[in-house]
Amino acid sequence: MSQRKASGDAGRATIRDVAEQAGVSVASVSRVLSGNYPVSEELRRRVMKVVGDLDYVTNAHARSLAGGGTPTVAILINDITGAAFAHVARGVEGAATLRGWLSLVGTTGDDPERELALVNMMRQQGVAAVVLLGGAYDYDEYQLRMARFARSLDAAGSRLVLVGRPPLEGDVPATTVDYDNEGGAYAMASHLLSAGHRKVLVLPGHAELTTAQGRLKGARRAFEAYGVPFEPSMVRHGFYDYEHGYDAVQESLRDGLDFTAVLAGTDVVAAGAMQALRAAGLRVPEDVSIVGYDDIPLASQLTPQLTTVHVPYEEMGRVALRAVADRREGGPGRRKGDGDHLVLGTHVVVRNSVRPPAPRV
Amino acid sequence: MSQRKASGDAGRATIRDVAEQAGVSVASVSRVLSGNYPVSEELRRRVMKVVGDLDYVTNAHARSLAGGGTPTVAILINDITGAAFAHVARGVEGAATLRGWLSLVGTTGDDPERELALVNMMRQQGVAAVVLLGGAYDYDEYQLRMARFARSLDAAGSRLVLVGRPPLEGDVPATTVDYDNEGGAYAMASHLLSAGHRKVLVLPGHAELTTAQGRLKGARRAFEAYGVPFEPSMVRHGFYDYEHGYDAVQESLRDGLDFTAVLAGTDVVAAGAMQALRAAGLRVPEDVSIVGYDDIPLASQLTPQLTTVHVPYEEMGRVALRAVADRREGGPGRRKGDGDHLVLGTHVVVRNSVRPPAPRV
DNA sequence: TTGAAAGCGGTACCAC
DNA sequence: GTGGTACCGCTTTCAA
Repeated sequence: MSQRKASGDAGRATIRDVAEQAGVSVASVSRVLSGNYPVSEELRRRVMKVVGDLDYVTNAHARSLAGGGTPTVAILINDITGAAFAHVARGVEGAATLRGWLSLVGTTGDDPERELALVNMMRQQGVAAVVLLGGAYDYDEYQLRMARFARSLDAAGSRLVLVGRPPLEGDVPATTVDYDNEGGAYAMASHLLSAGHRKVLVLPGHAELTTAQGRLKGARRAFEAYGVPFEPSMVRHGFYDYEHGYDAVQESLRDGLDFTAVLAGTDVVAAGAMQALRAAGLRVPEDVSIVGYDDIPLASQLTPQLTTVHVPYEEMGRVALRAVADRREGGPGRRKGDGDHLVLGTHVVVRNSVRPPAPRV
Repeated sequence: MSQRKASGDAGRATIRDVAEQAGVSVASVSRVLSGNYPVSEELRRRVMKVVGDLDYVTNAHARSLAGGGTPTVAILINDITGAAFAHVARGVEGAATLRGWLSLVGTTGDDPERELALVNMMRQQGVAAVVLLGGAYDYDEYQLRMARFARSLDAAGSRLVLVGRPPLEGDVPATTVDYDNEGGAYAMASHLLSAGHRKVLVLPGHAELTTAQGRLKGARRAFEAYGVPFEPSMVRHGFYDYEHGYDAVQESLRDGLDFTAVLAGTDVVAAGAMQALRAAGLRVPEDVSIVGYDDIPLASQLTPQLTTVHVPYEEMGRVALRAVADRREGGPGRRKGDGDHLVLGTHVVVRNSVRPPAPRV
């Protein structure tokens, strides 16, 4: 019996096993496998034969320790079941795969502790980039926290990428991929206003959430542009979920609020709102118009199909990955700050959930 | 100038940097950090201080090479944007995180090539388990392919886990976490039949897909139990997506098919069917009843809310992870084959999309 | 309790 | 073109 594991033994075969069985040196095996070095056809054949027989794959850990290694991108997300973020993740993952990169996914569940733990875990993995997805709560410490992440990652040769939230202030080593959130809201609200709506219930989302802030701001600007007073009493904050949409409409109705349209912060909120309207015997869009935001598949699957703001989520994911990949390739001509803040456009998708308000009787 | 990087230099700090700056040996640093070995309070303090100053994290690759290392589970999925699978992924990820495991996610896009590449990539990473999510296409080579994956992974000390598909035949080293697919379909169809429906349009999904096969089989059994003839002409196959639901209903209507209910293969298909019915001026459930399968959030967000079969997706994910974790802990008392095939229950969730058929005029 | 040193599985530089 | 070998950063005996 040999001291080292014989073929068929437990544990993975190593490059040494392959070398031995092929009667060549480990260096040669390495060369054949990396393919970035000239080797004789004969040697290649011999090695590949054994690789096949042993079903050998190189140890990624050893490889990255020694220098090489597959770049990996980590995607950190609050909740993996969110449709919008799922699309960003798909964009990142797709682009990563295309380049032979690997992707890790971690969910934070809105817990700062877990977020920190995950960032550190990713740092341990030596990932090329950490992508943080989704709007952020704009607390005071937020900027500091992110700046710390950014520097920490940067020091380890990694890159922090913020997707779907505003860029960090000051000279922080991070990349931001954003979309025209406020502009989309402005356009969406304008659409409603130009259809003649004047009394609209606004459900922008949580007041502390950056995305909600932007959407609210855009809406307000549109109202100003149309010379329509913006009633604070017509604004209801809450989570970006179905329940919030439902509850907000139900309560507004109960409170006797007078509105002919609902401007929802997300498509899911719009879905909830729609359900509540129906439950109250109101028709959409005959009695009340509704618009959403995000343009996730749900929007076109509702009845009536939802008029909403299209956000290029998947594209954002791809762009984010391309940004870090490019910077990593680090071609000449890159200057500090180049492509550190990318913002994609949004646009209104008109479907069937808006009608001019019914004439007042 | 020292030869090694001074603090603040590029690249991550290493355990040696920490040791040096703390004036202790690397072994001591390692001990302090792993915490699984007695060290003096003084030493711990010194080390932790420097760790903080340098913002040091251990190199996960080096660690796993040397023996330790965080167990990692890889989740391979067709399309990350599918709601059902997202829930499984969440279950796996959550349970993994709970145990300090890491999770990798890869998407195959239904491409066997990519699937193979990913499995190998995960093997390189030395993952503890590879979880394959979702129904599979039941081609001839499928069993062989999976068996090969299973053995390959097994030889590398990893485990193949199949979630949401039938177990592999023969003595293959894999774990399967399944749900009572056929039973759910049986119950769902029975619900329709007992409400008086006799002419039902069945949209089970792709004929080659294992989940579709099970659902169709369950439905057929229910029809037999009720002594109702099962008309092949009332079955339309297709993808598990909204479009298929829409098109199938639209075509059936156009073909003059006579039905009072739709038994959809998934909630998403049901949503499409519902939309098509409406577009044709039919009311749900007054004119036509509809039921789905999966019980994803969409089901309760549709109007009317969808009666459907609840599948414990998230639970399946948790169970899958627990299964591999347990086997890894490998307590005594485990016997070969123990817990290699787990099947969870399903049940009908009654909501508002079913009514007895309208009396024939 | 702490330190020295032998690996873990590859890569890549240096000879031949 | 191919082989020998010094690392990569960490864990874990083995001694002291």
